[in-house]
Amino acid sequence: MGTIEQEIKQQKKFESEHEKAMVNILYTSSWLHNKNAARFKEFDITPEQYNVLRILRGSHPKPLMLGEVTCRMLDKNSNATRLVEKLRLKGLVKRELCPNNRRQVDIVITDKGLALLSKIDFTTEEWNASLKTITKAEAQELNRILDKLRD
Amino acid sequence: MGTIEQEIKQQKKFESEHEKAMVNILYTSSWLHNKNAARFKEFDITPEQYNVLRILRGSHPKPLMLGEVTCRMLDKNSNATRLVEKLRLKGLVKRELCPNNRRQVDIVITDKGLALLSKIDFTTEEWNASLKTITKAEAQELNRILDKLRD
DNA sequence: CCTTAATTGTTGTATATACAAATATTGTCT
DNA sequence: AGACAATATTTGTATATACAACAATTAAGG
Repeated sequence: MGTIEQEIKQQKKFESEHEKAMVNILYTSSWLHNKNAARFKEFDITPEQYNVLRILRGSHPKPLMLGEVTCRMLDKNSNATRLVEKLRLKGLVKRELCPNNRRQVDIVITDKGLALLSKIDFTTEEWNASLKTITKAEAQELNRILDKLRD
Repeated sequence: MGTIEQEIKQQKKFESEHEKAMVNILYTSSWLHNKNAARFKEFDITPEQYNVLRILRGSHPKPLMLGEVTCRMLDKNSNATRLVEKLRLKGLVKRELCPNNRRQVDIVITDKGLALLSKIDFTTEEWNASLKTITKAEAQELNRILDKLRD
């Protein structure tokens, strides 16, 4: 582990701090995603499926329609229909056709889904500890700069 | 655009700045990736293919074997064999079996590949301008914190 | 030499992303 | 009511990721 230049064995200097920051965000995101995938593997779900479950727990017991799940997802272009279907096959969510609007499909997390999230919650402490290489102040600064970047 | 909470319509507060930072990195990375994809679309390549071309230009005219391409890629788990094959079909790279080691495949960027990168370089100014919502000092701070996070 | 281990790359399968087209339903306007 | 637009979701296709199994070649040790 080290600077981003070392990680990707870059010979030349980056042209600017801004370009370096872009590469650094993409690289760090991939690194985080891989760590998350390893974390969820024993529970037989992917980071993306975990994200959907978290969204549904956030609104539980109120159901969310597919479109509402989509716009809360980290990756907006992803396809909620197919992710939800995978979760449904595992019994972690329910799909219900909405009676007042038959275009709409309501999605609810099941008890089994809630129980799985509870189990995962127990591993969160260890996970958080692994992010403690940066201080709380640095995390705040990181959040401020990332929000500003997307402005 | 706004804070990460607004973006993903999160009702509850994050449990910690660290957890929020993790979500923020993943979300911002997806945002950047989408912007990049749009930028490269007119040139008919994906961000991942662009990354491989950049790596090969970095070592040009010296060829790189597949393993060297892989370890320089932003996403290490990706599959360089198939990415390189797509680029080869477009005539942007060449594959050559290495005579002294027949396990090894040398990859070189072609003149056509170099020409494409040159064309894309012309759009880089506009691209960099779009990242200027943060200052150079903020970009440096961002790089420092991300490097520290992965330590 | 011959066997075994290490290196390098390819292929198969499941998952997810990106985008566009298709389908069904509801709302609106005249 | 009928035409047309808007909404909500599904489906198809191409791309990329994740991981494991496989094959070919080279290196190493007895």
